[in-house]
Amino acid sequence: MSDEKDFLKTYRQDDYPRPSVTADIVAFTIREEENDNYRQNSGTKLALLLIRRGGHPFKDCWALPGGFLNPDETIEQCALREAEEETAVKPVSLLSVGLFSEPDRDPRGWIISNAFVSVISEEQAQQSGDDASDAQWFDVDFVQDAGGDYILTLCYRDVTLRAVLEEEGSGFGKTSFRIKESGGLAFDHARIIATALSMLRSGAREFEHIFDFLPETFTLTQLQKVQETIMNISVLPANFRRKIAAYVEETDAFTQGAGHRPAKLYRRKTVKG
Amino acid sequence: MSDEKDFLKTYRQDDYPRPSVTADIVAFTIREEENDNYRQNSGTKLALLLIRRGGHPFKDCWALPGGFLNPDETIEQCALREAEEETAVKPVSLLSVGLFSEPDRDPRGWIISNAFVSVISEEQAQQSGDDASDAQWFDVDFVQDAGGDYILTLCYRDVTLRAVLEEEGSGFGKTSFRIKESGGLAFDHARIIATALSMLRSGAREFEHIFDFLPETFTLTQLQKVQETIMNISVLPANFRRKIAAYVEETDAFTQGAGHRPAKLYRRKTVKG
DNA sequence: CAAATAGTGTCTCTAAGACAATATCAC
DNA sequence: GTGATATTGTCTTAGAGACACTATTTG
Repeated sequence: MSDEKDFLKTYRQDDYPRPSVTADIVAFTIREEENDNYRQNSGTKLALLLIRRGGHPFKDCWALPGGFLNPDETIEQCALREAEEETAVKPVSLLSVGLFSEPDRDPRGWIISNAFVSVISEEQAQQSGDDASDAQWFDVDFVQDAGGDYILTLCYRDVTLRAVLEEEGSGFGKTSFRIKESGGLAFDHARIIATALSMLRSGAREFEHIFDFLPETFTLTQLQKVQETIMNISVLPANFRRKIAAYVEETDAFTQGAGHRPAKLYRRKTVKG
Repeated sequence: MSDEKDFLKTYRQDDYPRPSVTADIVAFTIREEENDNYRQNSGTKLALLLIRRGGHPFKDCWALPGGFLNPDETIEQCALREAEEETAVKPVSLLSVGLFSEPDRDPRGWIISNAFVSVISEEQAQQSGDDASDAQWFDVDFVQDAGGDYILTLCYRDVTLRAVLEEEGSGFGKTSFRIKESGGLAFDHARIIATALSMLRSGAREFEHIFDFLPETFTLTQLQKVQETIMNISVLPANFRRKIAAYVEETDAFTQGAGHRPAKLYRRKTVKG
């Protein structure tokens, strides 16, 4: 086997051109809307974390958090590290969206990026994105217009980013998009966000990831609103409860202090039957 | 904007360590088994293309085809190029499995790889993997044993590779695995193949990718066998026909010369209702 | 006719969607 | 009681699975 040792000693990795590799984080959370009637439950919105770029390129544009892959970590560990750095919280889940590798996607040079969907629970999300910071949660709206194009609208205070995308292909529950207008988002991030949303939605249909948006215990109405918010649909409570029953188990606790009938708290059932 | 130009001029990509990036191809096809009764239809088997490594590392081991990403192409283009080089045919479909990035996955150094599932139709597959070549189609068997481990068995002539894997997690229709025994496969390719199989199976349930294994026109029995072979299940013809009806359309042609009733040939319906 | 596959009809059971009805809290 | 949400019951319909039956070819 000294053959192999010899080979490895003389092998020069620098013979091949190499790109820089980054992990970008598409961090989602669910937020409650403001509400003047304290007895009425609030609506919920899907929100996405963006960071205002302080330096070139795309200075002052909004971009996904992310960072470079180190030689001693996997891309998943890199994503986790970056997610924790940027949001100051440990994401509940981290799921790969795919590798984005257009040679000219980054004006700094050959930089390819693997994107990850990260789900942050509402309680944790409040710790990040304060007013002073350049990291902010944007309300998300993603719909198909009459012409078949997809419109991604991201909104924070008086800032509105509106990107237009075209479906490019789909498979394995993932839809790919081509950017028609990036709407002020940096790099190809509009495309990454759209793809991430398509995967989040397709997973939510079978109750994947929806638990990650909520704390340990939750009411079934909360859980239903998470699914409805992500998928932009509405379902009847009776039917949702039947379908979700196999995935949750009761606790002894109830909600308190709402101006109406208390709801039983549930917990995710670990083994699904 | 000369600000930005200045920045880009002084930006040095070499400040960050960079990995080599490759695309690996998990190329599947469907093959007919030999059969002595010419009137009886043959069974079908799922097969996977492997290449015997001529050089170090993992000399003489079997590995997935693949190659390095060039600076002027996307990872998808790289995968397509490599797939065409290795199989001598244009794959019908090419779907990303994910990025495999364990720092020590390749003894040559820091080399990460994005894997792709590539589906080759039977007619095209016959052009590659001849006896003289180091590229060969292996019969695939992938089952869960009593202990919950997954056994991947790859078989070509007298060569049998048997890998043992453990489920590591799942999401977005993709299951991840950890290698317990690599069974003679090079690098972490056992893990890549297992993940690719899990995605292929989960997609085949809703008739994704099953058309890619067949020529332009096909009988419904052929199509059914493709799904059964991929998913390792069996379904009743009547039920399969009902479900697939929305995805196919009739042609005027029939099969000929079989020792039994001819079957109508169908074609994939482009727009699904 | 026999062997073999192609293709259809229909019964049952389950699950999804719609909708109505009842329960329970804060005020 | 009123307003609001929580929770359950059940009717209807669509689809999956099982099974029996008919049709068509070659030898």
